[in-house]
Amino acid sequence: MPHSPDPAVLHGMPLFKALEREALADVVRHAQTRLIPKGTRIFSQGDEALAGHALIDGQVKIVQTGPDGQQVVLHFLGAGEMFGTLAMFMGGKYPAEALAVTDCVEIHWSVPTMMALMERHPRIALNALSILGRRFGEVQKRLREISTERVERRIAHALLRLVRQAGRRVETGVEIDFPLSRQDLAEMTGTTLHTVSRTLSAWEGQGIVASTRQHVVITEPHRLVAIAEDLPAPKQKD
Amino acid sequence: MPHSPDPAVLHGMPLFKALEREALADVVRHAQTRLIPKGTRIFSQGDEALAGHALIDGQVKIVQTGPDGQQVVLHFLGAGEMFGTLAMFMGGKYPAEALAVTDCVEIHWSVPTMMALMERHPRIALNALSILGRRFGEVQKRLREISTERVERRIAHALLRLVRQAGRRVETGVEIDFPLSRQDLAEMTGTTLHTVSRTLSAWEGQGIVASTRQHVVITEPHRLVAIAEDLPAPKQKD
DNA sequence: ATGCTTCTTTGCGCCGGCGCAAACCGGCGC
DNA sequence: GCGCCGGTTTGCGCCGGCGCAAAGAAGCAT
Repeated sequence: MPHSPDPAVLHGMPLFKALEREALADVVRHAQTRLIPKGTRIFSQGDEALAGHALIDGQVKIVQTGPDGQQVVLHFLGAGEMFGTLAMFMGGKYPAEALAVTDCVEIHWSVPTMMALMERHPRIALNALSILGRRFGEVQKRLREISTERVERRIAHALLRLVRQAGRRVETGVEIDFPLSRQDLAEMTGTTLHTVSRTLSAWEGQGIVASTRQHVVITEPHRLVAIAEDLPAPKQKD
Repeated sequence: MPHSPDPAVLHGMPLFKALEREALADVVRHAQTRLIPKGTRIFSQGDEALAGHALIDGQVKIVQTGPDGQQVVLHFLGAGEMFGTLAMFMGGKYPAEALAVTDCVEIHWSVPTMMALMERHPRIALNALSILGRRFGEVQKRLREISTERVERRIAHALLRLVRQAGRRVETGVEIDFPLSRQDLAEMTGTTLHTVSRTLSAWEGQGIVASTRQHVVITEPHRLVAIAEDLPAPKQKD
């Protein structure tokens, strides 16, 4: 059954950064914990937004679906990140759906609770603005990328972004630490799984990446960066 | 020289909605007004973010430039809207540049001032979240559009968006109420001015729009909606 | 008017990337 | 083991839209 989470966990989260002990206790008191098995849809696009969510453990992907069923992967997120929080400011409906790609632990607050918390502790609202602002900038950057860059570079960017978010060092390079299909990559970069597959195959032939089903390891990150940034000489060492 | 603006103007702005008289006075006391001639660059991408801005009158476009000079028009905004506000939450640098497309009147606050205001009046922070949330949703929607839809539909969407923001009824239809070049449209939709030109010409031939240089009138909005939404039958009447 | 600049239109050729379709591969249940 | 299913690869043909280039128009300045 749901119970209050450890305050220490919250304190590490950007949303609750720099809160006094007392405020933090207030936040904890109103939180609800939930275990979410892999594959669960945490919420659906268009649902009435019920709460702000914070991921304690696991990974979640945020997918938006268009009128004709075309999907776009908007975001992958990991432990410590918030999601669905902005929905309560956007007409009260989730603008996308959240899927647990691994087993997850999340805490959430009801909308009125969160609102009240923010009124009581302005710091939280400011933190939220800070987070949202950063995310906003990222989305804008992606918008520029997708409207001005070719597919290959977009895929490179997407992979690098994922590495930054969920990269884990392994002996052969950096691995993206959750199931990631060609289709997912296609939906993040506005292309098709065919093209993604072809591109990865090409890179694999050049020893830049190594991929199996749902799984990608970047063996030569610097060369991927070179592709993403369109550098002339893919240096061997830096 | 700069002076304090009329409180009534502020009260109509989403950021200061539902503020008590006293709080509003506080806000006004710290605001600075500025006149900006058409064509001025209000701030540049990468500049240290100095202030939150609010447009009292005129129109502004927000443009992001990529490493190789490729540009994207992120937003057009009109009287009553805020801009550059999120920059202070994004590492303190403007993520894009703001250009006055008409003569403008703006008010602004320094970053510390605005921060202090938000601490003192949480309502402002909540309003900011609300605005930012809405904008965020729009950008996400645009991201989906641009990655899944073909050029023609993207242009249609862009025009409709502009009509919503700056549409003015005229006898022949709805006019977009500021200078808008083919190049601008191209940069909003991730295509080239050539393609935009061709598309508009085609629509002009069908009597859907009428355009001159820097100026577009939509004569048959419903048919444009039909294109944007990919409806089968472009009904003549609804 | 006369030119100059800026924006726009249009033709033409090419190519990146999509769409379809078929084969392949690895894992899982039976 | 065997077959099935979901993910992946690859070939092939086509086409939307880009790029180049050149020629209009519409303002603006002199």
